[in-house]
Amino acid sequence: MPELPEVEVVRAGLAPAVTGATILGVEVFEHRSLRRHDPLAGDFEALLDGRVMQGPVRRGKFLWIPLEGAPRRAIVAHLGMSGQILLREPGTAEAGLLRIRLHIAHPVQGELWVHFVDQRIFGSMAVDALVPALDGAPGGLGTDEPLVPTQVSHIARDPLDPAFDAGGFAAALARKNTDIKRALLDQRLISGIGNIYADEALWAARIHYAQPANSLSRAKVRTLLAEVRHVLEKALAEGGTSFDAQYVNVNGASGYFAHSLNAYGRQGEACPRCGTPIVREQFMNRGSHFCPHCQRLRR
DNA sequence: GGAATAACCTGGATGC
DNA sequence: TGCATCCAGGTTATTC
Repeated sequence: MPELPEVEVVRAGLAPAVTGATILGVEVFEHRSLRRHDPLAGDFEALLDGRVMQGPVRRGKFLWIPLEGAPRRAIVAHLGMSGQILLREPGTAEAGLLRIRLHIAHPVQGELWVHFVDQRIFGSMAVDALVPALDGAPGGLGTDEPLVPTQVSHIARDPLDPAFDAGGFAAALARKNTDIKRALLDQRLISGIGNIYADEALWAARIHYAQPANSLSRAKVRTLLAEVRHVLEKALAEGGTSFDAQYVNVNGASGYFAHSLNAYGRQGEACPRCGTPIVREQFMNRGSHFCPHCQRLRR
């Protein structure tokens, strides 16, 4: 499932191919993939035709490509659970479930197809207006402009963003009367973390997923944040987590971080720290993996 | 206003 | 073999 490291791999892979490229044409094969596009802003294809793209930007799991010229707009993409953005030579047949195709021309790379492939249609693309970031800092990784798409403006900065407010995050947790994992998955508090990395960071910090967020000490919050950053950076260095064909980079290659997981997907296997079997429980309509010995619920 | 839950969505795995 | 059911989970709308 694409979380921050997987989306960052895609952003970095797209950058050299789309920055400065002109959009020659757009084909939409599945209109449900435009669920986040506001038709009142204009027709998706017409808004993109002939426009020149700038370098792609990422905040959390959201990716956007600013367009040159006025009014300031961007192509916004979210990969959902199964979305992929692939670079293809024109004429290449797409084996997956192709939803949207951009035909682009880059001054150096030449003509390319940018494919948005999405099996479950939880992901989407849209053209959205760029608005000032509330804190005045660059909108995300990949830009110096303090601008974000409208639909990303409510999303918190991710923990790898230099402008991430660690103090503000700790203060928000102290006010949260909810489970810590629910808080970690709340993209309005901290972005980029999904089910996999939430389980991994909680395991590393020795915190039970259902521990009330406002019961954590400041020191424990610092530890948790450090582990969140560590697991995200490690996953990024290994190219992201791939369990199957649902996550690949822009060239279609898988990442290797699945081999480094300590808790997620390892129910029944020995905890790498103490040997106690990892347990999987239902939480928020998804699986939570934890070590019942290392991660005890403290009331 | 904050927190919890349901709904969206489809291919693969499983059970009968 | 074929059909029905369950499962995965990010985001948002709805409900409490």
